[in-house]
Amino acid sequence: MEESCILQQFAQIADLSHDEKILLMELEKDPRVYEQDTHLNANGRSSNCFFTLRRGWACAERELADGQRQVLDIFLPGQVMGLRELSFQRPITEFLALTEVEACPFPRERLKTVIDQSPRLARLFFLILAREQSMLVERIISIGRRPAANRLAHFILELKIRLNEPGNRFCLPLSQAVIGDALGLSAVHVSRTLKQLRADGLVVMDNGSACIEDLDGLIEFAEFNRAYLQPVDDWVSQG
Amino acid sequence: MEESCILQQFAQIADLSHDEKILLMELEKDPRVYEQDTHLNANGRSSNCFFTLRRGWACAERELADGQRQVLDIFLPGQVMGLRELSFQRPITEFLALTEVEACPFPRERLKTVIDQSPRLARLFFLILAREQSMLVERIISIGRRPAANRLAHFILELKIRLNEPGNRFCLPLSQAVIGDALGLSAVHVSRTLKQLRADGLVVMDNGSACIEDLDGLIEFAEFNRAYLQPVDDWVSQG
DNA sequence: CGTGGGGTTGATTCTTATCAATTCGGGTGG
DNA sequence: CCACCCGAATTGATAAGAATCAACCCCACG
Repeated sequence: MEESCILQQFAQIADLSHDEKILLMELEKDPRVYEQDTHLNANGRSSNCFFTLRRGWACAERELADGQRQVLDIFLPGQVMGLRELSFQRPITEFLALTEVEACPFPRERLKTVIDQSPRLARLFFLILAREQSMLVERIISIGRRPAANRLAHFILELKIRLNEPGNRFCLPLSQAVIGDALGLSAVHVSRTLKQLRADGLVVMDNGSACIEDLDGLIEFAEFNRAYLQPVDDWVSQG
Repeated sequence: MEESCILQQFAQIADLSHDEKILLMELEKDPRVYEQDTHLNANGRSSNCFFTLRRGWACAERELADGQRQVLDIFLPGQVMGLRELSFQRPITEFLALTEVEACPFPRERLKTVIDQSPRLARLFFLILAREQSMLVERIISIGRRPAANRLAHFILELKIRLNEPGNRFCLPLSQAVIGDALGLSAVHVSRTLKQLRADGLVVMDNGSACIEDLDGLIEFAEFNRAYLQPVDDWVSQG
């Protein structure tokens, strides 16, 4: 049962009962593989679906009429994609596979079932949505008020913390174009800004991975406060 | 019972049973008045609280170390403020009264009760959180990828739709400084950009109210799609 | 009558975008 | 094995958009 990816993720937040695990595993029983650079919700059929992400990186994005693009979320394995879309008939954003991806689409009725059958899981999903909101808020602050270098530093730190792996070096399979579209910058300016961060001895990024040279310096430079990523409280405690 | 402000708001989305109304009214039984330009969560005591907003306008904001500010949400009467903060011990953003405000603080345990006692209200709150997320997403797109004039047009349209009042003219008690801090612009540039929108015959703004001169033109100019504000679906239908 | 906050306008500077050319590295086919 | 190609990254030159600084107006308010 423990090979389930979202179960692992959820278990980090709350201890789950057997019944709760069963409910959650229902969300992850239709795994499919999507190759890099394809849209998960391209065909109309799955427009009414959420996805659980088992392997690989994905993002939510929106294309504007003039061809520009804004990347809204970066999804890591164990996350549920599309929760915010539950209220719309047709999706407002598209999901793009940033690497090869394994994901499980599930209909939104299933989430209804989960919420109705377990108040505690309802609260857990509420928490997840709130955490996603907090990430969006930090992005607004970054894009709205921070210069490119600080913005980039903040973005890299967020991913570093979310990945939750030891060590300075971590895998970061994002092209500079994707990073730019996430941060409201041009790809060219991302390149220049990374050069600057490198020169300042803060981070080095090269072909698909990042190495943080000075964590404390980077945190201070980015004005990064990890509190928004770590919901630790009694909201989903047992009982 | 119907004098309750959030009840009116929620009833627009779903038909509520008697018991559900009782549960919701629990959230609104401690009205307080906050004068303009004061923070609702200034004192540590209410840092663990949500608020229901009964009268006036408020916003959520974040101050940066260098004195800059980012405004994150604009709250209108009938909204619940602070939902996304439920997972943090101390608030990540502050609530500011933009006009004189009447609001009801309530402890987050009360929301837990609501969710645990009514799966349907749980889904309703989930919907509200998802809608808030959608607004944040549109802001990210605006700030990240749209030039100032289009950004401003989008912002004004969003408020126009959210206010849900007939007519072209509506009350908009926001200083240009607040608008700028919401859109990642300087107050000076907001002034210039409003002048441009006026010259183009799209919107006129003067002391506290806005008048939309060309709604269709504005919608096209802003690339505005109101779908994200109107969750119409079976998610919270009866039963 | 002063006073102060919000708004307007002009001049200048700074940040970032855009355009264009070049390099680098990985994959493909001959 | 090498020539080729392509996408991504880098670098330089220029332009556009918005910030900043400063002066001024307007009006509500004491």
